[in-house]
Amino acid sequence: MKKQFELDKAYDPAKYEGRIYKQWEQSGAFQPSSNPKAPAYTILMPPPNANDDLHLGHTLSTTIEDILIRYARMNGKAALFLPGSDHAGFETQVVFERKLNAKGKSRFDFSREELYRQIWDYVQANKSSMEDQQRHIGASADWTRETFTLDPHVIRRAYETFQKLYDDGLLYRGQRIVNYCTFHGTSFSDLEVTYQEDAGHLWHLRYPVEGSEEAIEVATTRPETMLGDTAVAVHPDDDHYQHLVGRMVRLPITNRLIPVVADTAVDPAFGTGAVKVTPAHDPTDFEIGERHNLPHIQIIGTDGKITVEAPAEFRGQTVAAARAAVVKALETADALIKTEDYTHSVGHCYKCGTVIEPLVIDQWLVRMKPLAADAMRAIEDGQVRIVPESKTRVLATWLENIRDWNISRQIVWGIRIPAFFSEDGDIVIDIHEQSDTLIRHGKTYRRDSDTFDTWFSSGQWPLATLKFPSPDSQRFYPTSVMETGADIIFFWVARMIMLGLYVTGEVPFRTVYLHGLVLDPHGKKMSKSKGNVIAPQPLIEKYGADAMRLGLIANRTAGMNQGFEEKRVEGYRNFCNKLWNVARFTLAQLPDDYSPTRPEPKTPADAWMLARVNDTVREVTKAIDDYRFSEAGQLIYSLLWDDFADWYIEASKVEQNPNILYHTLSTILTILHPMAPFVTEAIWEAMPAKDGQLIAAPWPQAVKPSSELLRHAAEFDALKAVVQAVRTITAEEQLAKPTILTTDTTLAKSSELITRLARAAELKHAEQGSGLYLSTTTPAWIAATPEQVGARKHRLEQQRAEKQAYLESLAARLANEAYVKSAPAQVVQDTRDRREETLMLLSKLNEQLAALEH
RNA sequence: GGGCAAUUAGCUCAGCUGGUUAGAGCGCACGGUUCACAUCCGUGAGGUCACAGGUUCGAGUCCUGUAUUGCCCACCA
Repeated sequence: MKKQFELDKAYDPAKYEGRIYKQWEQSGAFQPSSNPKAPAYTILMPPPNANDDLHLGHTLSTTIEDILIRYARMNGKAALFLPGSDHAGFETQVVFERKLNAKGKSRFDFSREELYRQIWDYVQANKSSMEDQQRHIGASADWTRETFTLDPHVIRRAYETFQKLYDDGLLYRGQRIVNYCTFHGTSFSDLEVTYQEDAGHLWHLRYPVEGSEEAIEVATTRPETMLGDTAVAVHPDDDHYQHLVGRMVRLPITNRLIPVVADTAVDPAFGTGAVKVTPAHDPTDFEIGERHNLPHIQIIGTDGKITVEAPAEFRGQTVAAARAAVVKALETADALIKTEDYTHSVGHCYKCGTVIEPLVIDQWLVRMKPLAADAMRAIEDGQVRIVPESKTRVLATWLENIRDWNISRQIVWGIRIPAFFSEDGDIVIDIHEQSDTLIRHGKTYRRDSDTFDTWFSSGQWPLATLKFPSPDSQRFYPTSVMETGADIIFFWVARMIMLGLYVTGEVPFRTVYLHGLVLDPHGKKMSKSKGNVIAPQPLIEKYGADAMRLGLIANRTAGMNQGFEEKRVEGYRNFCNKLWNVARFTLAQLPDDYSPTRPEPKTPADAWMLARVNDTVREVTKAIDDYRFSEAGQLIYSLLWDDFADWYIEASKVEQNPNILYHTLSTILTILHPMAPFVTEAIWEAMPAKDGQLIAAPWPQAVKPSSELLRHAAEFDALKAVVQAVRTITAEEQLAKPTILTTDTTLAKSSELITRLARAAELKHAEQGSGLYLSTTTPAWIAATPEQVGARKHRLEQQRAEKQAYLESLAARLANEAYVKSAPAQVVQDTRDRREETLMLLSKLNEQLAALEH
């Protein structure tokens, strides 16, 4: 009885993917092997923000991670792919507030607890849909270890590191100027501010020098800040102002007296060479203020309005209104010299675009220099390898110029900072206290209302997910590969390295693989505001997860941004279907009670197929080891389609060898599995004599092929070329004059197979051949007209003559060396390994030449 | 202002340490009702590898310079 194959005519992904994923998960295949001898291989999923659907970037990221994990698993590693999701502090609060606004509410309508609870519920709902999407892609992640960035152990990790930084003196409470968004009501790190060129004005102001007829002219783009000026600064070497340093000027409008100070931060060549100094509202001025002990007068509040520190007439006004009012007042006071148009770069909130207000607030800051120094050493020592390598330098440069890190955020959604303040300014860190107040030594302390910058906790992701210190961290830390977007190298990768080293003394991962952005089809960055975001889910439904995975990694290299092409996904859908049909054919050929045995090549085609499979296994293995996924995919594509389907299966229609068919299909399924897990597993199930799941099958090993096999295989290469050549001959006159020019005897031996192949292709005149020429210098046969053959021969002879002339000239210099005399002849005779031979000879000649010259 | 990357076929891109005639997918042209597959089969056209020098027996690949594009960082009173 013929075995029944229930494979449909075309592969329908929807019919298999859900069931197969469930089957993998339930079988425990996603959990790392408990075999203590299996070396650990770990990838932590960069936790996607739990506030939105996944986009193509996530799909790419998860695909690459999953390829590496499946590959490692098949290579016998204890492979752990640990998934998670990110509460994404500020980002999520912004998304949520937008939803509130849509309902006509705002965050101020709720208490802190209520707001937190609502965001929590929203995130939980989103989180589970996001996990489903990761499953649809085929992520072979260990969901039993899934981590959310607000899990208790993640919070504990952040707290313990906070405490350690505090104890080590690396954390300080700083009156520091920070980037403040008055719309979102929080401060930002430098990385979260985007600068853009804005058209503005430059106002020239006159500050009269006290007790003199002189006045100093200063220029500013922000005249309203003059209300908070506490000095005028000039360069110490600037001759124009030497005599004024140390004197006082009278600030217009407020009539306060402020000093003239000398500071190198001033560029004497810019404008008048004198600047007004507002320490409370400008980063540079703040630093000048520190150096000269200038007071801070905060005239702009966190609400973006003028404070009580300013004269009464301006209080409560917005910055924009105050600017106009101050300019008017200056004019009245005859302190405005002139106004000119001026375009300059202004910091904006990366989220809402509001102009960033530099404000002095109490924040927690981390001293980064010592942490960065250790990280730099680790990178220099090669403890962390970055793919692509070029990003290593980018990272090192950033670390060199690192600035202290403001980790306080004035938002609700996040991890509360475990610091407590008393009325009189005492600080207590207590990472165990749950409540908002604390009593110590009879004093009452109130908890810091701020939360951590989300990167402070996610910067400890490797420690948090593996619950350092724990058996898991013992086994899986340092992790193997950190795969993430090139755009968050500073935000995340750098901080993980620094914090990982700081807490454990070891780098958190051995390799960083950075992928580029997935751009839209026109090469533009995808963004919600532009409305050019492509959702992965509909594409997965249309083409299948495997096609999606293959289509995304194809044509892509590490660190490079690249456009998304749906056509490519479609192409890989076709590829999956091709595989499916190759499997249908193969399985239909196998005898009823087939059980595979060692594949023995009987024909040149068999030998060739075995050699091709073996070569491809070796090349694919190397490509994945080198993180060249696109190339690995292309190699398998070509093996399946160009070699197996187009040649071997065609030849099989004449004469077949079930073992070779089976072996080839089985190997292709195995090496393709990391990239296209579903279709390969689905076919694997239909294969006779396969017990376990493909996900747990071992990775094939390439062997060194015997010379016997290679010679045998080369015959088929020649045959292929003949058939191909014959196919091209369609013109009647070419068929009328049949000749085969050949210098290769293998062809004659194999004429029988040529005839059979040709017949399979219904090329009845093939046995006569026609206008063919076999080059002895290359394995390629070419069909050509006599003119083309002639031209070709001429070219080859020229090339040979050139090479020979060179070698003869070399040899002539070594005329008395016997070996060298015979060398040129050898070179031209050997046509197969010309390159190796030539190189070898050249190096020998060079050695001898060097020896003679001494 | 500083740094990084890119420039290869009509389009999107590969091309690892320099080495036979520079590749793929898509698109295009021509021809196919081959019983695994029209999500298919066969054939073909199309490239002075941005430009100019240099190193080498040999350069898409290494070096120098130029041009164009993109990204990142810093500063701007």
